[in-house]
Amino acid sequence: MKSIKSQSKLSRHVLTATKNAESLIIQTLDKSPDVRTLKKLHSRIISDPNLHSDTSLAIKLMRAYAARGKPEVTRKIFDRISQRNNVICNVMIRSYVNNHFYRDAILMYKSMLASGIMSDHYTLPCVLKACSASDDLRFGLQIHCPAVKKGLDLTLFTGNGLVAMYGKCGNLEDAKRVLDEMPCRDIVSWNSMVAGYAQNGRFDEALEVCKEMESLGVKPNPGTMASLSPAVTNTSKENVMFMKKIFLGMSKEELVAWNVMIAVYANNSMSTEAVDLYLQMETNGTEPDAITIASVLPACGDLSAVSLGKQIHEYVEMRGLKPNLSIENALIDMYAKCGCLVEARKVFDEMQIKDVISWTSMMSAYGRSGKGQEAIELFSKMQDLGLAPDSIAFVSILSACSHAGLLSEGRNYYRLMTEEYKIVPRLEHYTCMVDLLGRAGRLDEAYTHIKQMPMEPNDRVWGALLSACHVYNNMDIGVVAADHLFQLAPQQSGYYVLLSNIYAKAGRWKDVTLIRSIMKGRGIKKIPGVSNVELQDQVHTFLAGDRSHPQSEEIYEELESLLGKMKEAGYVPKTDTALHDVEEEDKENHLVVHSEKLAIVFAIINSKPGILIRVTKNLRVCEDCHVAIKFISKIAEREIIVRDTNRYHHFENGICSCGDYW
DNA sequence: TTAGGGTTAG
Repeated sequence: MKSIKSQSKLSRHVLTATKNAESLIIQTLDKSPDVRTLKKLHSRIISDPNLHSDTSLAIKLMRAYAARGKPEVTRKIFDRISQRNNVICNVMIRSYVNNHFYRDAILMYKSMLASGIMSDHYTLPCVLKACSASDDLRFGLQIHCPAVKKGLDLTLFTGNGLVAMYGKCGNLEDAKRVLDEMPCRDIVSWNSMVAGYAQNGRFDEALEVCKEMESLGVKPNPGTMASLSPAVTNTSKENVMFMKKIFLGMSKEELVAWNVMIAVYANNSMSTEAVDLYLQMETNGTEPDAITIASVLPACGDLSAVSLGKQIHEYVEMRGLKPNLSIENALIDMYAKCGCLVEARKVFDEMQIKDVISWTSMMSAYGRSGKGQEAIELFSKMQDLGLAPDSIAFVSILSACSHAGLLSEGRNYYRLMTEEYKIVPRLEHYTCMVDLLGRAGRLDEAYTHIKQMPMEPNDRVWGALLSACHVYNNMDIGVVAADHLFQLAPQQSGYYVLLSNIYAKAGRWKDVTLIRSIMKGRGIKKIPGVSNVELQDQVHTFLAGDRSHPQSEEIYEELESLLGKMKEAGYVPKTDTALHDVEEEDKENHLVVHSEKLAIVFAIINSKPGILIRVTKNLRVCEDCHVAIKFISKIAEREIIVRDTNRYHHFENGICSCGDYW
């Protein structure tokens, strides 16, 4: 009797000890521990038979491993559980889905049914997610039937899953039918429908759904904005404004709302707005995350906002957001667009994992700076590593060759692409080839290349030909190219200016006047040249002939004195590129005040000797400015980087990185 | 009888 009593006392004691250990483990597991901690807990559980047989503990452990990206460990735990039920299977399926192992999720579901375990209202939403994520409409349809039989299609979560699955797979009518028949819906139901239309590029219908839900008193949330966003790239101003309206009506605590709105701006060439909103977000105290960063960096690059770009880079390091492919690729691109090749290369070299996009970004960084050889080296290294170049990688290497005048190399890459990699050339590749041949002076060949295109050439293709005609003073082909351009892009003033310059060089002033009257008749204005220069985090803007700057007088005085020194050193203004039909001296005056010259002189006055000057221009640098800046770089002893609409010129000690080839 | 759930942004 006595011994039985003490035995039960002992077992009670063991029981409470186990209970305590269990609750401690559960507490830790609920805090999403890292893999090391998880392994410790795991072995502790295995070593204790009482804990080991506890399925609810096993489930928590399974989820924790899956949350740390280890579904294979989750699976091992699952396999060791002998008494399986639907909950355990559901957790396993979910672990796969959360880690993008959709096929495994579906297989798991099948084997669950095969072993006689019933699916329930927890199983189906999850399997439906696996179907929609892997675009598996066939299996999705197979799930719909049993769902109907059990009446689950009318429940909230399964209904939402069905709407999302049909929407993602492009069966929008079925998605709408399910949504309409659902007896109770929530914001996720509506958002799923919105996402379906948006993912299939049907913005108007997505908007209709937004209006319908609003009329039923359901207010859009950040998820609605996120759902809409696939349809809001390169879209109309109205659509962007619609997004802005939703955004303004939303709580500013929501990170997703900020992220989507920034991305919408960035994806619609509204870089200034994207950057402004990012700064507002900072002021608002909302912490940016990896997605914010990946959206705002391209906008920084677009605006050549290096100092903001650098600040964001520092933030990335501080928050430990690296390694992250999207962010690192975006950093390379941002630095490249700002002309900071060294910084771009540093990010590139420090990457632990690089994909084709990383290599392509770095190659085009070199390409735009005229460093064709460096781009070629990277291309070979990428191939050596077994990474197959894709269509865009070829665009990048072809344009690098063209910017560096590497004609035969470019031809070889074109052959490699079409013959070995069997990549069908797209418009972009044709543009590159026409550009490559044209810059090398092979105008007839370039023209023949266009005539052989299997698709209709666009304005960029003809534009490449026209600018080559401009460089090589070829009026015959130039007129043909211009004819097409006036049809394809009648509002683009640049093409009229190019043709008119071709005429001007040939002294055909009557034709110049004719072009000008055509432009006038069509209401086309020449885009004024604008240059930006960054000084102490502030961007200063100059127009051609600008006298509005507070330091204007000083700038013009300095320019005058610089011009004297330049002429002494042998500078002769290249007046033949000026569009105007005026006397020589007047033409010279026109050229002197091109915006990039003003911006550079301003930077010289206001920065310490030796500081690098970075200018961004909205048009191509003209020949005269190019010569002049070479002289300035030597006389003022400054490195000057000028970014124009399609490349970089890095001037140093009287030489430009483009080797006068652009 | 307690475990487990849906949409979405680069």
